[in-house]
Formats: sequence, C-alpha cells, structure tokens
Amino acid sequence: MHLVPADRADRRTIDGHRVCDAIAAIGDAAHVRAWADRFSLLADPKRLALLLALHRTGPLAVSDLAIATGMNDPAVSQALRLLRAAGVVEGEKEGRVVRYRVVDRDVRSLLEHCAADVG
Amino acid sequence: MHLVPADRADRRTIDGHRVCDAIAAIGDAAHVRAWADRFSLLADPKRLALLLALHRTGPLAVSDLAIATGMNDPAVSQALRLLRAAGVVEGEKEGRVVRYRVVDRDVRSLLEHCAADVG
DNA sequence: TCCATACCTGCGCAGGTATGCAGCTATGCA
DNA sequence: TGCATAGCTGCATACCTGCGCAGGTATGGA
Repeated sequence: MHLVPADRADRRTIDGHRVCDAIAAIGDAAHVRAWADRFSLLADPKRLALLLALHRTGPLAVSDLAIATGMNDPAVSQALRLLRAAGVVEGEKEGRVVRYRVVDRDVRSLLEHCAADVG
Repeated sequence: MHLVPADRADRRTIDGHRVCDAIAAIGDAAHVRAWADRFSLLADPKRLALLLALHRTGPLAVSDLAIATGMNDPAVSQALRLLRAAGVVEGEKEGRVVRYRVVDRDVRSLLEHCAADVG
C-alpha cells in the first residue's frame, strides 16, 4: 500500500506502514470537512442551547427561544438562519409565529449523545 | 414551574409552558459550555483528521501524522498541544519520538459516530 | 564535540465569526 | 387605517483562530 501522495513521498517516516493506515483511516477529505462543519455548528454555546431546547421540547417560536436562552431576538434569528442554511433546522410559519424544529438526522443523534450524560 | 429568571420574567411568551420546558431541556450552562468546547475541538478539518488517524490506527508519532495529513510539523504540534491541554490526547515519549493517542472517552465515541457513516 | 533528527514554542498576519444596534417586512387586531 | 407584535436583515466592531515562519530544546549517533 502506497497511499502517501507523491508530493510528500520523500519525507522520512517513523512507522512507515502506520502512515498508510492513518491515511486510510482519515478517508475522504470532503467527508472529514463535512463532519467538521457539522461539529462547528454545535461548537457555540448559544447555538447548542438553542438546538438542545428544540430537540427536547419540540417546535418552538423565536421569541420563546430568546426568553429561554437569555439571548435577544436578532441573535436567535441569526443563529437560526445559520442552522437553516446548513439544513439542520426548519421553520414552519403559523400566522406571524415561526416555530422551528431540528430536522438533521446526524445532528439529532449528536444532541442525544450530549444530552445523555446529564442523567 | 417558573423557571424563567427574574430579569426576563416580564417578557411576553408565545407558548408559556414550553419556555419552561426549554429551559429545563437546556440544563446547566456549564454543561452546555463543556460540550460546546468539545465540539469546538472537532470543528477543524485538520484536527479532526488527526483525531481520526489517532483513534483508528493507534499511537502515532508527530512527523508521521504530518505526512499522513499533509500538514507541516509545527501545525501538527500546535494542534496536539491544544488537544493535550483539553485532555483529549496524551503523548508518550520514547527516545526522541512522541507517540500520541486519544484518551477522552466522550471524544472517542464522537469519533466512532462520525466514522460510522463512511461504510 | 559536532551534527542531524524529532518535537516544541513564540510571534505576526490574514481570515472568519459572534455581537449589538438600527431599521425593515409582515401579520393580526381594533 | 393605524398600531403593536413577531421575525428578519444589514452593517460595523471586536474578537478569535488557524497558519506559516523562525528559532529553541532534547535525544541519538559519528
């Protein structure tokens, strides 16, 4: 197995075969980037709080989210815009109220995972 | 249940009781922050690649990680310093070679989770 | 002693991102 | 028609973070 790209094939290795294993372990760069982006969305305490609230109590209005998290309305709106653009949440309009919910399967299971150790 | 803090108790709610549910769902602020920090460590493609390599192929030397990921040595070293400070990885020195491995339980299961959908 | 290797650290730059404020659109009600 | 509410957007600022470069420390061998 010669998985080391040509541009760095001349560099000295410590454990030669392990480098190839590592390259195989990392896999596709696009895949890694996609997951990094996903983690990035959860990396902000405000956004994570919003997502936890949405995930565990179901559809919630923007201003209710603002009250629950202590954020102001525009901040909530902007966070939701980001999450909406990434396909993580979706909003349903009912009169002048928009209720959001989490729709991304992977993010949902990550939220489960991080809510699990609360007890 | 009156979980809404005093400083925002006067604000109008859409679904009053759901706000309290949401606050309960979010839980302790320190806990949310801790998880956000964890996600933050995985939010960079380079760091995630390093962690995937370490997690799936076991202890690896710094320069081997550099070759496997295409990063230069200082970049790898700096990323590992961050992860070490957070208690995610640990390095074992053997002569002049330092081999790192992932030691954080939660991060390990997150890595499993994101490696799972590769197939 | 001298040198090469393996790794670490500090510094500065460039790019991204959160945050607050002001203002806008749209809906519902009188 | 007029007004209040729910939500969205744009902009400016400050901050954070990744990244490369130069240089430093420690180990091993000649």
